[in-house]
Amino acid sequence: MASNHEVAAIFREIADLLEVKGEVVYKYGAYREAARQIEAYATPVTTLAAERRLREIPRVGEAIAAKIAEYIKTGRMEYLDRVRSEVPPGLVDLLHVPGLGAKKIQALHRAIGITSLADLEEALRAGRVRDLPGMGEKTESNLLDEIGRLRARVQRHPIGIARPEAEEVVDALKASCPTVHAIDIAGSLRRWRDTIGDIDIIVASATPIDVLAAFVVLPMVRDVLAHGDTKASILTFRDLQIDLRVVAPVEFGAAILYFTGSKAHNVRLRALAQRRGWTLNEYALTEEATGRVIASESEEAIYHALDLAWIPPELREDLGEFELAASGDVPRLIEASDIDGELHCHTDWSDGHLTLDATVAEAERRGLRYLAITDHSQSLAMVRGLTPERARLQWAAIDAVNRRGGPTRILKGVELEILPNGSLDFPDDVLRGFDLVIASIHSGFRQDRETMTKRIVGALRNPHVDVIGHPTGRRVGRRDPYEVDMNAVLRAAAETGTAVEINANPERLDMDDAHARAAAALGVTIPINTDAHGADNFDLLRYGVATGRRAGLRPENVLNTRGLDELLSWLARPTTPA
DNA sequence: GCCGTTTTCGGCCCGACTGTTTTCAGTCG
Ligand SMILES: Nc1nc2c(ncn2[C@H]2C[C@H](O)[C@@H](COP(=O)(O)OP(=O)(O)OP(=O)(O)O)O2)c(=O)[nH]1
Ligand SMILES: [Mg+2]
Ligand SMILES: [Mg+2]
Ligand SMILES: [Zn+2]
Repeated sequence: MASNHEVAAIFREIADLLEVKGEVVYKYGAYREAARQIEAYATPVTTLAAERRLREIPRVGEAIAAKIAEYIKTGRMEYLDRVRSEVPPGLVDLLHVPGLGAKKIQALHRAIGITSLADLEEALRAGRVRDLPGMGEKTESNLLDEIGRLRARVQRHPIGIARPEAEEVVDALKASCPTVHAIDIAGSLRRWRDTIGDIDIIVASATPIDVLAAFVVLPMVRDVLAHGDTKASILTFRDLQIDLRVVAPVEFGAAILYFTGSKAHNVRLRALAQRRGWTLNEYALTEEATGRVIASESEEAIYHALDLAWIPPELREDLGEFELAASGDVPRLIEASDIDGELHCHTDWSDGHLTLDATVAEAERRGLRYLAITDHSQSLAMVRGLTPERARLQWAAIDAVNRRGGPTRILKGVELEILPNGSLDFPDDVLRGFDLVIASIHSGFRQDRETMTKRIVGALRNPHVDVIGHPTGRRVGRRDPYEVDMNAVLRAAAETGTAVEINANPERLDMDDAHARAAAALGVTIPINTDAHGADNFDLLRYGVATGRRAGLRPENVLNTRGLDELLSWLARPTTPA
């Protein structure tokens, strides 16, 4: 069945082919933008097609809607086949070489018959590229360097890798350059996307040249890719690209707005300015006729001048935020300080690093009002999952802790295996003894979509199951989600009142932003869980909160924003067996 | 190819860096 993801991939391929073919940017840009909107659209294209509603997806017009309908009906898209046949298959790969765009690729193809990366490398080594107009020896050596780097380079980095590195760079630059007036992380990191193409940092300074000079000699710099008067790009030893942009302090608002993006968000914002006879760039919002600066020092002033509410960075993807900001309906998004307790963690009773007491101490130190201890269950034998007998021993230990009357109430929880055959790892009479049951999948990932969906839906229909843990099993940048119909899972969860977590570990972030948004729209309650296995892991909360913000979640959508009493009454809620 | 608070046709965001160029095209942010 044609998924939105699959259809989006086709239009991205068409966009690449058209770009290489020499089509105008507005045409291949239209396919690329349509692909992005289709991928993000909550309703499946199959549903939309059946109801002739495809064109309600932004950037999907008559032509693209017809192509989607054709693909759903026949499993083929004639236009894709045609453009594929018009472009040598290896040519599109050249788009991934930094420094190569449509014009140069066409020149290489027409003039010296290049049709692949291998062709290009050979021509570069033979010095046959320098003869082309607009290219010289420097172009050749740069391209050879880039091709070399291409092999080793990871395409996108998990946020859990990029965020700490970015924070180190910010500190290092502040320390090494006293004229840094303001500094912030921008780009996809400020928007908290789950993967990061590069690190973008914005600085305000009266002496940009000095800041850039200090930047390109920081200890983490392996290569300097570009170095001008207002910006520079470097490659770190850990293979991350960092772009630094420096502006005057008075321009900081316009600059961080620009550098935070997304590109699509910027383009829409600038088009809005344009329509009023203004122009927006990274320096200011300006009246075109007079050159009068309307706003530049803060993001808020620029949004307000355009009759928009300030938009949180996490929402700046041109996926509906402009409509909210224009009507004053930007939600009050969940914040880390709204979180009252933790509902998913492990101790050394299974695969956690801390004892129960040390885990409790950490929770108390962090001011949590409650903490659910959710060690693994017996079938996860590798990590000494709890048998019913050991669970009862742990309950006694927890009772003892609670009798001390500390500030953090400890709940008896479990992360319960959903076994490959769909049954649960404990019988109901054992489950009854827990305060909180998270049901998760850690085995049998390769089942087909229908089996997997039934397996999860079956688990959440058990009245003792309170939460579904990391429901898609994905590992950011490492493992795709298993096959599962999340729409069906979320509908069932909404029906039974079962919660579905956002696992905050940056290697998981599962649910992701899009699933969490769909869950909230259905009224599903969402805990944001660190799944801590050690003391530091409680810090991972910020990644989960950011994912919730990207999903547009308000505090009331999130289970662990509730106070202890409210949480306890939720746990005691009447549940309806299926 | 998409779209409409001037338009159903004519625009579609705006600027920095590099290399090759003698005035700027191409690429990228
Ligand atoms: N106005 C405008 N701004 C752009 C354009 N391309 C990029 N930007 C801005 C918005 C981006 O968020 C910001 C940083 O660019 P990046 O290429 O690093 O993109 P971003 O960080 O959003 O995503 P990434 O994870 O790095 O792929 O620069 C553009 O074509 N026009
Ligand atoms: Mg970036
Ligand atoms: Mg960048
Ligand atoms: Zn788990």
